[in-house]
Amino acid sequence: MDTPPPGPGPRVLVVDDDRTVAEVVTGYLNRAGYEVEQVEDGPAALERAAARKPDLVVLDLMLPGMDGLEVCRRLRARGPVPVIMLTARGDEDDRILGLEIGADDYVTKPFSPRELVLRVESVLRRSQASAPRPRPGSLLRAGGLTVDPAARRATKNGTELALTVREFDLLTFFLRHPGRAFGREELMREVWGWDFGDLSTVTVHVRRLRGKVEDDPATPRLVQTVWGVGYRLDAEPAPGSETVHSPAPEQEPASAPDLVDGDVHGERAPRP
Amino acid sequence: MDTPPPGPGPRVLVVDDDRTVAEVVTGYLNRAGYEVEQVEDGPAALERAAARKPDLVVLDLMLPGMDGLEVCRRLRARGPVPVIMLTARGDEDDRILGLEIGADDYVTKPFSPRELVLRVESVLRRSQASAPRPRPGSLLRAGGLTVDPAARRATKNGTELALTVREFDLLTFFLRHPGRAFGREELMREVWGWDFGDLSTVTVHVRRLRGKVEDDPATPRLVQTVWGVGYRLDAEPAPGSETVHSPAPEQEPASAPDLVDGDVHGERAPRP
DNA sequence: CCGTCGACGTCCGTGTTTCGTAAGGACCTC
DNA sequence: GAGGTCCTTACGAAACACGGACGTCGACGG
Repeated sequence: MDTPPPGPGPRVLVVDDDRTVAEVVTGYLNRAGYEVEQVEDGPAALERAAARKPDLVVLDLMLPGMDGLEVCRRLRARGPVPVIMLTARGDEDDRILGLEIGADDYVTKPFSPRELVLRVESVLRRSQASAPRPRPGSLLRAGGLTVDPAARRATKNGTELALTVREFDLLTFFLRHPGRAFGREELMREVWGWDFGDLSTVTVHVRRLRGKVEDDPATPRLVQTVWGVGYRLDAEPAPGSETVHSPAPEQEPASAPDLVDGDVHGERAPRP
Repeated sequence: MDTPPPGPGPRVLVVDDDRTVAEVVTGYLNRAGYEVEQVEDGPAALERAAARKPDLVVLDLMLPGMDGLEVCRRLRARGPVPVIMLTARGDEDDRILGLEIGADDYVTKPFSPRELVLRVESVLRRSQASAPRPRPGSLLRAGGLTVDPAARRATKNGTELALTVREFDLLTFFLRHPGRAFGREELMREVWGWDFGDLSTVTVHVRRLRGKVEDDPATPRLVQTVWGVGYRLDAEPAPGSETVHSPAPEQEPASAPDLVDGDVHGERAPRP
């Protein structure tokens, strides 16, 4: 794919039959730290690009002989090289074609060389830094799970999970507070936003979540049941402790940022 | 914006210390229906321009006293007035600088007065056509889609799409935030600019957009429905296809490249 | 001036998905 | 073993997304 340019800097291939324009552009790009090669027609461009793959091509649309569009097409056919088109202003048809073929940007003549440099930098940045990647955002992960709250996506070992709204919110909440135990009341308050309600709702949703998240829902390893208290997300499989259900004393609630005093003592009796 | 009325005609300020050149140019421009003023040096040009703002300036690069470039710079500092530079052939450096400063066009001496008139007309035409900003486009793309916000054009796999205003704005917004889920409320706020309103409006427009953008609108691949939440543009096929532990080093790339205008969403109607 | 057309916002009917609750059984703790 | 807690299943109701259709408004052309 991208060959990290060794010494000089990214290679830019400038294709323009107008000597003046080519010189100007080359000068600016050189000063901006690029290694510039300069050709005057399509065939030469293709040849040059084949000989030494450039990191970016600045391509005039109007070329003698082979059309700039054709050149672009052929360049693209070989590999995903970024292309910036130089077009005459008002040549809307050409602009359209430029878009179609897949130029990454275009600049209309006459143009400011400085602007061109900016665009080169911009295109180069976005094409090599994160070309196919839109934006990961802040991800939550634990176990084999990955949750992207912004995209509202969740994956388990790389495969996407089809979670419902409640399931997703529940899982996200757990991932935001791993290792801590939460009572059903607390979960209902934090995830559902209710101060009352049938607590079995929480139970059912935890089960449904387990069904999609756990390898073996019968013996959960991520969403643990804390007997008499509620649930807890175990991010890492506790090493050493082999006991399945360890009634070990719960860790200090200490001072969690959010639901500090949420400890439920008395009134957790659904009353059967 | 407003078409220069035929009466007085657009005002052109000609700045050249060479009397002969100035006269010739003035003559031609006059005959072409322009109202021409003529000065011989930089300070006079600035003064004249300040007194009565010209629609265009024809500026010689080589001026006694103040450099033509400096004049251009100062003119530009006051407002977006179109400038055509007169340069000596071979004055490549000057040409470079001229373009850099932001001349809209240039003509090399010796030149045909008729050509100059043509260029004046051309520049004038396009400067009043796209008065606010002749900014070139920065392209957005994802999937087989390409959107040029500046030109307000969109293509799908090379064929141009006939999108309405709303559809275009909606698509553009999605492309600017790929991979993120947005609720209808949010979309209504961001794309429509409303804080209230029937949310089904969003639904309907998403459907219409899909009808034009998706290969199979019944099973969308680009504009995904996030149940109970809203919609999301999926640029990539979806993670977790093959590679399980891909070397994906998730990071935080800045979203806005640089030249891309903020999040100004087109020209929005005031609201009926 | 009127008729046509396109864009837009709204409304309705329908099929599907999701949610909350109930009820019975299994399990844990004491 | 008893009592309480948790799991599982099932089901009706509500929420939701979607497609179709309608009425309005403005632009355009006759």
